[in-house]
Amino acid sequence: MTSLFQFASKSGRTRTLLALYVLHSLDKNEKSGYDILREIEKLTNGAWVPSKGTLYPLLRQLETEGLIAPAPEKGGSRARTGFILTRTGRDTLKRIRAHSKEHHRKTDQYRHLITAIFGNSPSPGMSVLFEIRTLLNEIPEEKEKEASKILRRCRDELKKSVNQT
Amino acid sequence: MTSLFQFASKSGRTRTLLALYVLHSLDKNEKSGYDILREIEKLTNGAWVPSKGTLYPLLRQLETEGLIAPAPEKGGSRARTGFILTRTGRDTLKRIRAHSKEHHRKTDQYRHLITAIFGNSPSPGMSVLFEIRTLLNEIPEEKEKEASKILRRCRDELKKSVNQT
DNA sequence: CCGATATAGTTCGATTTCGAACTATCAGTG
DNA sequence: CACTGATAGTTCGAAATCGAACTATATCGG
Repeated sequence: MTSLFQFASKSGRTRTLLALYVLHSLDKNEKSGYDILREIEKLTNGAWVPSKGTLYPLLRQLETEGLIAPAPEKGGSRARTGFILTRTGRDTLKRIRAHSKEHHRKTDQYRHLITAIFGNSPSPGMSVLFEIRTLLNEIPEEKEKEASKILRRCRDELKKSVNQT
Repeated sequence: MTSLFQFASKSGRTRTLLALYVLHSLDKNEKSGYDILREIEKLTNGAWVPSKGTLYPLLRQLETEGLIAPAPEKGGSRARTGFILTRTGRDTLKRIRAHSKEHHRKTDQYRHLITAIFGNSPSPGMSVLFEIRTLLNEIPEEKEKEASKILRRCRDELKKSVNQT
């Protein structure tokens, strides 16, 4: 009755996560279906690779809806069709993005569910992270900036630690 | 090709989030379909209320698979069927839970995607925190100790910052 | 130019999910 | 006892997704 996996834009049909990502991705530059698959794979570290049997028909449908269009071919005949976002597509994307707060909330609730089922991550760092989260929730507003700074430094240190072999 | 919304248990069919939640929930106590709907609604603050047209057929299927069973009726004829988890159901749940780390990782990647599309969470600190969380889930095991140390230091700095008026 | 591998897209059956409309039962109130 | 609203479950058509098998084209090394 209230879907976790659909994304609404008040007074417009709901879109799936994949459709939404396609619009978002084509908003940046011209891309083929294959490009989009690889992009999602990379972005999610392989956690999600949508099925081609979902993506390609979706692209055709978005095209007939006028949200995306085949990019003007440059160079010889290719086995590849690049797409770009149309003005209508851009508008649709904007309307959905207007609800970002709501969708972030949904994502948090999704995580909530997963945590309820699987419990907190077993790794030792996670429990500390949980403490930090609690601290952050109770922080007075005037301290938020400083806290952000501390956290960013921590993030950078972690990154460095991961990258050094 | 790699689904975001299916949950695997090595050498067993994959289950959907809803199926998984049903097993998890019935593991705690006897419950009707309706109870489960209300429970999820409450847990997610209304962000997800699965469709009855999904839940009830699912319950029937889990029953024929022998993972859940109707609870022994106590009292007169009711318009309600309570279910309990069978031993087989408990085993299945355990096998899926064994992969908790992997599923936590998936959840992080999902958030990643949402963040890519919608931009960062409103609170500045929180978004950094989630970056850190993701980093932590991707960290190789031999680095975990070092990461823990970095995080503990970060926590202490935050505490100090909060306490000084 | 041949073969291998990466890129690019199609087709299809099976499964999930949604949402809406519909039926039925139960508890409380006048 | 009839009315009402909450509880509980059924049915069904439309859409989304998966995964696997299949075709075709580029590109590159030998």
